[in-house]
Amino acid sequence: MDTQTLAALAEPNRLRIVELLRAHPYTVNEIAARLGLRQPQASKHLRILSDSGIVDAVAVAQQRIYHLEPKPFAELGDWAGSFEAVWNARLGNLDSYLQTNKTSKE
Amino acid sequence: MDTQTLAALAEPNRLRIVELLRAHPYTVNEIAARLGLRQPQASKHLRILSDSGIVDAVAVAQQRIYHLEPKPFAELGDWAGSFEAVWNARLGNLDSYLQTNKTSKE
DNA sequence: ATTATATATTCCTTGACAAGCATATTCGCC
DNA sequence: GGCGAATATGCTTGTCAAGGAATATATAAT
Repeated sequence: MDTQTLAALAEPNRLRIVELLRAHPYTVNEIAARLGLRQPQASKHLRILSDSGIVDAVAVAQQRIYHLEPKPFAELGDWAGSFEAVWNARLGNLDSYLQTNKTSKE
Repeated sequence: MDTQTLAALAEPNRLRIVELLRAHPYTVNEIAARLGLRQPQASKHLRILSDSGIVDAVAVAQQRIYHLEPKPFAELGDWAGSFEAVWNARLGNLDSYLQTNKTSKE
């Protein structure tokens, strides 16, 4: 997992943008209006989301219609899902860990 | 999705801690040593991971053995997975969006 | 009790980042 | 070509978070 994607999503207003775009694509002004942001901040947040591949834009006239990109979400889902294996592999693993390190100090 | 979890994971060293703990639980000093961190920063990062529920500790003597907690990863996975529905629902949705807003200005 | 070990907390400094505001850029339209 | 609408960028400022070093707390051992 890369921290860039996580950092992009970790900012509250950006996360709100993502949740908004889940409905369907929106222009910058619409996003700004709906979320109560000023246009420049909306653009800046979209820039960051765009840089991390979470979002992309289609230009129509002088408007830019932003939409979500599947890949980052798939990667995030895969990564989070990969931890399922951890819980399975570790039933009473703490005990074995304690056992192992009780004598040896490696 | 809450930004606290995302922010906790967005920090590089904390993400490294998470990846390390995937193998099995570790004490603070072990984490610090393996990742080349100083003990205080390790403790601080673990505090933040702990506050967001990503990690928890079992006290054994004066050691604290940290391990991953399933819930945040499950939530993250569910959230990321919930976007699958978006791609399905939106085949050529951009077109319909353009169509809709071509005349109406709401 | 004293000392040693493991971990947590505090204070300080510094760097990153978001908001606010002004301005630049891009493109359609007349 | 100039004008207006939509979007992007630059600059400044305030805030917050991370690293460093010292220190506090807890627990064990002697």
